[in-house]
Amino acid sequence: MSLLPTTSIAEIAKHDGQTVSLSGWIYHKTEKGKLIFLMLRDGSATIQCVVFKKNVAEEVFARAQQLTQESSCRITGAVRADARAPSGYELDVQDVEIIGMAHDYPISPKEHGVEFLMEHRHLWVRSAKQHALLRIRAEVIATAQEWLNAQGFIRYDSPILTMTAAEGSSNLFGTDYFDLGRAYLAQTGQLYVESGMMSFGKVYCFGPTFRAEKSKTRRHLTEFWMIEPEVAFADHAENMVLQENFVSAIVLRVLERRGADLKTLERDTTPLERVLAPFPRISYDDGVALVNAKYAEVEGCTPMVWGEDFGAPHETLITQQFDRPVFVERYPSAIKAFYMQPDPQRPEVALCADLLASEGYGEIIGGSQRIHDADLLEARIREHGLNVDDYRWYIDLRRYGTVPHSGFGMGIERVVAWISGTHHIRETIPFPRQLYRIYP
RNA sequence: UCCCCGAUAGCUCAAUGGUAGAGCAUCUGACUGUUAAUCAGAGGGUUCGUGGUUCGAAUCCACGUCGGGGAGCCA
Repeated sequence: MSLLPTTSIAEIAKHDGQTVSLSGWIYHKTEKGKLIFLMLRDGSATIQCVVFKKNVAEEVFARAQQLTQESSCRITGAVRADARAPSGYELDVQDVEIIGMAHDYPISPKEHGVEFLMEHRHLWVRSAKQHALLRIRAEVIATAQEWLNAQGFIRYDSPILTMTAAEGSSNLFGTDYFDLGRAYLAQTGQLYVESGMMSFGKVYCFGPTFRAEKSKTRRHLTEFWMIEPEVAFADHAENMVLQENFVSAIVLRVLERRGADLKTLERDTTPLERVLAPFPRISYDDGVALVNAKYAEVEGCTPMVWGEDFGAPHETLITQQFDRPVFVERYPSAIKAFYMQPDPQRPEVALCADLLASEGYGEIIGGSQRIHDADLLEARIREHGLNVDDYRWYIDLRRYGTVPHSGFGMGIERVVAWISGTHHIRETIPFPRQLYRIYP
């Protein structure tokens, strides 16, 4: 006999009055003498199942008694609306079939510490909040791709094993690659996406990226997922318009479809409802001036001189001035990647922008117009102390029908953390990879 | 890499240099409306490791291990 359920618990209302079979896991059990309450979870939702001793066979009641937290089972009963049930519906149980018993499930409904939960991440994902969070992640990823596809973008995947450091400065994870020497895990797919842009016009890559930096904060992972669109003929200003439309579409979709999950997470959605394009823009220069005028208002914030990058407290101060995400544009070229197009009016700054999320979640997008002149690009590669031969193919893109173009990279986990109101980025991915954690 | 903090029962934590404790979880019993049920009872300890100070160390000191928070760097 099939173990497949008659219906998912999420659709239980459609079966009011009918007898159904549900398959899932016991989320919680309360025994009250001749009455047992089983909370059954099937991944779509949970439902209270009520077992009355006088209504079922003796062995059925005995099996219900035997069930423990997270044991898997198939429960058959009649669906009925009941105000006393947490979801409004409950199952009047007729039969219980045990599929797999769970003994001493480690995660109880009580509180646990971070270390313990991370050590049991493979089980923690069954908990209500983690479940809601990962559903939101899936919605963000699906929407991001659907939106870009609808705009005429082609998904164009970049390699994960690469020969060189794309942006030079960061530390990379390395591995031996047969007789060809060292290979490195990609820290961005951008350079490769630029080749696709010249082929398809509008492309994006989406996949994991790797940074071996010893960052140890709530905003960092060593392995994170990034979506990187790239558009031919688009300039810096048009790039920002694309970004704000993209981000507001994602937020809107999560509000529309994952309201229940946001509620589970106790997320205040009013700041999210304000995330509508256009987003404010502030220049790097004005950002520095703002910091120097108001640094005393933020704890740990210090004055800065032109040419330095913003620290976490500086970003917080800037985002506090606005009610939605804010672009900080035209940073000094010296602190940005080699491939960014200089501002023709002010060559010391780059045509780039970081998008800072509100409520202190920090940078969620980094983007720029790219250098489209082969000679300038080659000069920049040399200035950064990089090996020109490694970038021959990348420079080639500018030798054969070059066009101005722009693109950006959006960090999925930071976006999910921001939208869901999650303090630490480690909960926004099933298995976070961190400086001091690779298990499980 | 730097600064700060922590490690005691399965979990979350208490114990002011003087007999190792509680709540939850587990097990046993009672209960026909529980929502983290309640009530009664039971079992459960290399106090992270090594060394030191002391009549006596979970407690003080040194080193180590593991972890947490933050900085820098970034998405």
